[in-house]
Amino acid sequence: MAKLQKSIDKRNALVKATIDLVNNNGFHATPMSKIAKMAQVSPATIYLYFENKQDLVNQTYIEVKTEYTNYAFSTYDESMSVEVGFELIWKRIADFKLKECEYAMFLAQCDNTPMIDEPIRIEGIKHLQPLLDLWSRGKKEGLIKPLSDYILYAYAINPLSFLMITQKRGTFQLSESHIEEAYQAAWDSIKVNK
Amino acid sequence: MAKLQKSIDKRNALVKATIDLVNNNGFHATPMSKIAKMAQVSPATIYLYFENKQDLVNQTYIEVKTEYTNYAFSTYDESMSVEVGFELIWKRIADFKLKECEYAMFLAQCDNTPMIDEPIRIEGIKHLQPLLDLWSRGKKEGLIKPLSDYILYAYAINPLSFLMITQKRGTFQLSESHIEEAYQAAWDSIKVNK
DNA sequence: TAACTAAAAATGAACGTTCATTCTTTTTTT
DNA sequence: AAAAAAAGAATGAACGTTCATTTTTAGTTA
Repeated sequence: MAKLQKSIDKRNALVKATIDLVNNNGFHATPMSKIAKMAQVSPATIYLYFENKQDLVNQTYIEVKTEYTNYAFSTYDESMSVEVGFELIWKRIADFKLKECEYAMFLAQCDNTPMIDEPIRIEGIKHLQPLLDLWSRGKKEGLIKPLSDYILYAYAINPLSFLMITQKRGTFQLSESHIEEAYQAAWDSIKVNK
Repeated sequence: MAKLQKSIDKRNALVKATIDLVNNNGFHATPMSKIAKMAQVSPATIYLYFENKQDLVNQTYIEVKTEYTNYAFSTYDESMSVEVGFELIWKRIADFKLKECEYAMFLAQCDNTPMIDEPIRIEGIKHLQPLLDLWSRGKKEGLIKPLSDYILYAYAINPLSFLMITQKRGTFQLSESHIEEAYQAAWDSIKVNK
């Protein structure tokens, strides 16, 4: 009697191939056959790890989103001041989006198309809670404008996605000093003007 | 001898159907047959107006992008002050993204995936020139931070895309006062702090 | 340790379907 | 009546998925 022990490496290779191909060709031009080939696996093998193509991209999305938020919050704890905490989280996110831009691009594509099942996308949003809590604290302390979380996110975090994409497309080279400028713009947009 | 006079209505119906279906199902789940059905046209007829599917989405993209920028700049002229001009353009863009959100969603999807041919996407960017000129003027006058256009765009304009999408998904209801707050955040992020 | 075995894992080929596109014919226009 | 526009049916290729089979794995026996 053998044990259930499908290779985690193979699963990872499939997820990685999915990200790579979807990034470069889009979901519509990423057939299962190509994913299998890139992962060095038979097409049939994919179905041992995933129910179908939709399940494959759903799981890939959740996995990447989790990696993203884990990275964002791994050096933060709630005892930090609002300013310090925000700068720390913001810079971790910037770091992730620029260094792991394959992951970030994949998320951007998922978040701007109907390729992910809606319940899965909504689940992915929950991971941001620590940031929302930080903002709530900042508003109470009169440091952060009393705006909806969506607006705060739109100005403080989302611009990084745009910059990452232009960077990836080669249109624009982001340097360290640009990161500092971007951070300043982010903070200026949400901080209370004294 | 007949005149070449393909119906502009039919072409428009095809473009509209493309936007609608791509918005709701994604490019990967938008077959020509469905586009034809929604436009009340035979699949073969599409090929009288467009070379192929790629050409159809390319042309749709350019058309929507043109409509977008025309709307954005239609009330602006270069004799305006930087502050007034920026507020005017910004609010026109906000208007467009929220009122014509079918168009705006389609653009967001195109700009975040490889579904549009790269040369076509690049052509679409040129339409923003008046805004870049305004910023250049603002920088010279010391009103706008001396940042790269990409960073300015990321903070001043792009957040509207994020807000439009959350609004469209029903996650968040944007009111008039939110628009005013968002405008303030946009301006705060790019204006020089005195 | 070496041979055996049964279940799990993996495969390549095959299936039925769907797709983009084209072909042939009909309808409309002038 | 002639040419353009439009149509429906047809085509071949490509797709997601499944099937029948082989290979690998790991526990058991000798």
